[in-house]
Amino acid sequence: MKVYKIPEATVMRLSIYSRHLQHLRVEGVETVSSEEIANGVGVSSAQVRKDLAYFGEFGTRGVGYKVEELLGHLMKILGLDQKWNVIMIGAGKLGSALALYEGFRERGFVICAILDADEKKVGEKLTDVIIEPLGVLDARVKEHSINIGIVTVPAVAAQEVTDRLVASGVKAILNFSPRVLKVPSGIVLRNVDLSVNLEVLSFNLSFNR
Amino acid sequence: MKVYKIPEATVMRLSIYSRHLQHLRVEGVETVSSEEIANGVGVSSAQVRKDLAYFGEFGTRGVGYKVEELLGHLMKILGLDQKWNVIMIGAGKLGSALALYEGFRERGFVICAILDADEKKVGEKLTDVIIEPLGVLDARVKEHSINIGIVTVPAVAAQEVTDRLVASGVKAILNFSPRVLKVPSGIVLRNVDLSVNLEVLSFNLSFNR
DNA sequence: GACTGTGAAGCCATTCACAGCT
DNA sequence: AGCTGTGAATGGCTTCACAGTC
Repeated sequence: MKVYKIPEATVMRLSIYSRHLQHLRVEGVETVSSEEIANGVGVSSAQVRKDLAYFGEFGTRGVGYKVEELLGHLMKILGLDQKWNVIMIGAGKLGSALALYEGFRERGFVICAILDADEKKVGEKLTDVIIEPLGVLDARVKEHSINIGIVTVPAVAAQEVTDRLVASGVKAILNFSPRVLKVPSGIVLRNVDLSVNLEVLSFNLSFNR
Repeated sequence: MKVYKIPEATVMRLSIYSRHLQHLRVEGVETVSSEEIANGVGVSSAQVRKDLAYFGEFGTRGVGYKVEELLGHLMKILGLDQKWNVIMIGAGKLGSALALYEGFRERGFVICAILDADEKKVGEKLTDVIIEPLGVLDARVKEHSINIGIVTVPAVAAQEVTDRLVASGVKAILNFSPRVLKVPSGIVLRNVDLSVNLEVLSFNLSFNR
């Protein structure tokens, strides 16, 4: 199977499969079928096999997949066989929380610089990182070879901050601000819009009932 | 156009359109075309018109849409013409931050109870809400007519907490824990997986370069 | 017998393109 | 002339179903 374009939905599921496999490994499971993975994460077994097929043949017919081995492949595919240095811009409520959140580090993402435009915040400490002013952006990106930026500034500042991240050489941006951002092609951008998610819920509760 | 099943992607975009319209309103814009909305939020104009068409005819041919009016329709559709009381389970790093985050309240979601299993956290205050033990779940849900729950507990506790939310009568759940949850049909569930989003970035940075 | 890997079919969302209004 | 609303065409993801392998 030769494919050059991988559906984004597939990538997201691979991430979920990989975490489920970690869970299975902790429980001492050594071999798993696509059906079992599927049940564990709430998709169809055909979906699991199709997703994996984009990247190779990892299983054994009649048997299934070796948990340890498949997990290794997935971590490699997702780029999690290395650590990623991350810079965060915006140390407000959301930014501070995300900086303190252990989930990122557990998967190899190390927040090694946190910047904020607010002078009152500069100097404060989150985990072991001191909040610094925006001026040091270029320096920190170079110093830590940072590829990934997380934007948690208010909507009005989001585009400007993004432009500065791109200018400093950051290649991928995770945007938590409720604003649609423009980035040059070649820069990877993802938006996590917390309100949108709640609103999908309220829509479903309101509509058709 | 008679449709009973609305694509989830459409609902998410409606939420984004509505925020863009709020933005336009603040800027004093009175009329807007599908093309202008499209440029503002990064989709095609056909997409905008198709999304709106699921719910009615809101524009004027040759002219466009009245910002104020369309915004009103969208807020109604999304269920944002009312306030929603929300209960949050888990007052760890992420939970506390989300509770403090103003973005939810701005869109009408009021976190009016925060519970945590950890006795050490009980009694602490986040905004004006005091963290309480899990035992008061049923009481709070009834008391505030809560329909929506936010789960920010560690993965191991997520399913149990979800079951309790469902049992207490909550109809929609926003899950921030990195675990796939099972809920009875009829319960609306959405997952916001923060790590998955970062991993889509690392995948894109690693794969094919 | 069990389970993977995969072409084909089915389904759903997006884009096209134009008729219909203003 | 300009822009919406929408059936038809397209494209892409998911499911089906089964050949291939252990």
